Amino acid sequence: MDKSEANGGKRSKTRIGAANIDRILDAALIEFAHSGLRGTRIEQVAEAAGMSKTNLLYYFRTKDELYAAALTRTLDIWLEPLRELDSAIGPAAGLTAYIEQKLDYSRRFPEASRLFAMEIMQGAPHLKTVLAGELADLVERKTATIKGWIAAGLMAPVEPLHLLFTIWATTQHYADFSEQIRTLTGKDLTDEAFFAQTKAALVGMILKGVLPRSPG
Amino acid sequence: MDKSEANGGKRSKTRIGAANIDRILDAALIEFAHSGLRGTRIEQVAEAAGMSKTNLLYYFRTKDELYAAALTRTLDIWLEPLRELDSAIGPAAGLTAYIEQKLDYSRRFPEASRLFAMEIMQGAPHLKTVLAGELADLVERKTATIKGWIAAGLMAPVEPLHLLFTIWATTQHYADFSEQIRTLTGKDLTDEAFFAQTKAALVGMILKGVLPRSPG
Amino acid sequence: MDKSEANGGKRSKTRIGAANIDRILDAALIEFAHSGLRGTRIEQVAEAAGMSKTNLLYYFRTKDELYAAALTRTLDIWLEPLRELDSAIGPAAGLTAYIEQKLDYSRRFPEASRLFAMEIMQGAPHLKTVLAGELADLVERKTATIKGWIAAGLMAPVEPLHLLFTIWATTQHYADFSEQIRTLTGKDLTDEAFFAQTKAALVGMILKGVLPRSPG
Amino acid sequence: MDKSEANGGKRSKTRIGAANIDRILDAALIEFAHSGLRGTRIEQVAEAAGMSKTNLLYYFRTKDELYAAALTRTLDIWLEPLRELDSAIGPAAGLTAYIEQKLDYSRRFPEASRLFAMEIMQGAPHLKTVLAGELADLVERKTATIKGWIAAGLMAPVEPLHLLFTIWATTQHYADFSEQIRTLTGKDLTDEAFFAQTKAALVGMILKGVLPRSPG
DNA sequence: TATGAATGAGACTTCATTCAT
DNA sequence: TATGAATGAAGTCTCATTCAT
Repeated sequence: MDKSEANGGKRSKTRIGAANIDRILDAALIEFAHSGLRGTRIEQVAEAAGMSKTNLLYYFRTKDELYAAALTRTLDIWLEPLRELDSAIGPAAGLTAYIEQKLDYSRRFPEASRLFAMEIMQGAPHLKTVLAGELADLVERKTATIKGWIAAGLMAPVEPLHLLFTIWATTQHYADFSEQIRTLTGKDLTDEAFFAQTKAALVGMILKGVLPRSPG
Repeated sequence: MDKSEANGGKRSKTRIGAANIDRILDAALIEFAHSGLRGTRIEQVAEAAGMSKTNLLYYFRTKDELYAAALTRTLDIWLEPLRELDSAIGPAAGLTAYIEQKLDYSRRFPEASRLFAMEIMQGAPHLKTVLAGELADLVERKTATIKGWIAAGLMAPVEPLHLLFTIWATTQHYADFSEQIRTLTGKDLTDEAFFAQTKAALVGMILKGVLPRSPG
Repeated sequence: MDKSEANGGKRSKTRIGAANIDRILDAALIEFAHSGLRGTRIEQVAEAAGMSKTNLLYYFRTKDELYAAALTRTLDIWLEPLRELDSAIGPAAGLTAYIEQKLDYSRRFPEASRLFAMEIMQGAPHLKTVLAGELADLVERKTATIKGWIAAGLMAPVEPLHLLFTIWATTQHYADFSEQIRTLTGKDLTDEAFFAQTKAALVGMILKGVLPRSPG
Repeated sequence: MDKSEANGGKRSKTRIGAANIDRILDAALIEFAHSGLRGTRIEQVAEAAGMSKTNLLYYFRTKDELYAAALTRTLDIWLEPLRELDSAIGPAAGLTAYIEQKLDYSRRFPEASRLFAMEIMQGAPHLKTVLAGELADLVERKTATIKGWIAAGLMAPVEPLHLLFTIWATTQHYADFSEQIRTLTGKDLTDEAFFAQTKAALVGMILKGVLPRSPG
């Protein structure tokens, strides 16, 4: 997932153009994630990208176009881990790896996580079709994987979708609600020890639950 | 958590004033949750509350004041379930009740959940002090409860904060990401059966995990 | 010049009404003098008068009506000293008395002076007819007096109007520009010594000039 | 005192920008002087400057910024004559020249005089620091000059500050109260004869007074 | 006489976007 | 590619005034 890929057909014939587009999208992600579509001013993005507003508009003709481009990148980041969920290695290793990777993404791309979250919370106006298409397809394949594991007796008969939702919710929470988490723990995922502790805690809870194993 | 209480010193000397303030705050919650602070127009709230923009501004002098009032209400809703987490009944019943009640709140007040989430994701500019004060205090008391259960051998030695985060994340997810959930399942928490199923799934996963109990 | 007289036919049948009207006009004078017609809010006057905006509007139906009333009072104050300029006592005593009384009015009614000044500076939209009528008549009579003195060889042949303008300008200056004067001298007319000093200085300059008498 | 200088760091990188700023400030001076800060609409200034309101706001982001810029120019105009008061030529010629130049400024920049007056009368909120700094310094130097003349027996022992106030008051009066003056005389300083007559009258009164020279 | 509620006409300001160079 | 200039539509907020009690 190299971020300099997704230049969706933009004006980038020259090297400098491509570089500018990357700088813009980096800035846009941060600003949109922080203030939302309406709350972000184009000038603010331009400033963060180190260029004039007018020049930014040379690359992205409208605010919506810019937002859409930033969002597309975000979605790529969001989908990546799920794609790698592999049926071959079984639920214990497979889910552990998935949780760990999702959490790693929350650490590395917290703004992407937040931008995605805000978009969904506002009714996903720009993402509806992708959710119903690409995401739904992918999810269907992965739930089949999980169902296979259940059928093989490798895990408890949980509803696969709820499992996915739980993994998404918990791992993303550490990016999306980092402010709250920082207030209560004094740490966030950028802290190595806290990251490791969180990883262990989530894997433990989701795989084994919080109640004692031995009866009582 | 009766919503008609929080008239924090507003112009509500008469009955009609208090009623208007309630209508305004109801509308404000919905609109702000949907479009954010910047994205919501005052007129939009006024219309939803069935009054003129100017009349709304008679009660709340600025948009920020209105937003702050709506947010305060939201926070009350958010904190309520946690306050009821009771040490006496033990982890199995206690956590089950807490999860169920949080989920019930997600069903009944999805907009409040979303508004709270958006505020936190933007860095909690209006809520920071409350988070560090009231919330931190409450959380400290409740983590003590959980630690007590662990010390008594009633539950596995999980880090209490991560447990709370997990419960918050999962239950709120069904409100905050309802659009995505609706796209993938065709349902949301307003569907009785789906609500029951979700409740069971979350309680099951968090209490017992997803791996089979008997080493299988 | 008792200020409780000029209630120009206002609703003041009761004692309390008359008292309110006085309080309002006192406040209006101060506020209008400080911020001008447009710059003054009705509520500001009401507050200064210790009543609600709506109640003030019971006495003066519009802002303009209130302004006109305050201005009329002001004009009375302004004209008073000139009326007393007396031909019988000759220029030395007469002009001295006039200057002293004008300066005394600047000390006692600085807001009235300022309100009058602002109104004139903006083109006297509310005062034009009075200026051209009442004031012009009065001025004509007084310039005749001065001309008489000149004809009698009692004073130098100065243009009477310029003399009046000079007296008005200098005496009013100490009220209107009191801020500047306070900055440069640390004092204003409320300081007894400064008042006396100013009086002597003005009388001296206007009557005798600043150059040495004996052919220097 | 060339008015096209004071572009205090504004957006004026191009020639067109500088020209626009000048046109705006010219218009602003007139409008503010006539209607005050609150009473003047931005659109009104824009119209007078021959551009759209939004374009004006491109150069001056707020009304206050525009007002401050106009006021600064005004102050420059106001201070100019005083700077030229010269000790070398003695009181008769020096004061005559000063009075004449002040009066000339009243004729050429009546709006600047009025704007300055209104600002002072409202308590000089935007000018306080400049008055206490630049103006106070300048005044101190000039009063020293006058004191020197008095010590040399070249003029009567008047308090220099009162002399300055008298000159300011009288000369500015013909600009600030021109409406009243026009009502009473039918003329103003734009009338050549009236200007000359006024000049002579003021110089005469201030230098020699109104009482007869011979045996007083 | 007094006040809370309601309104409409403004006025300021922001901001995405277009134009011209 | 880049930027200064210009604009129009929108949105917030103010304030005199009216209504109802």
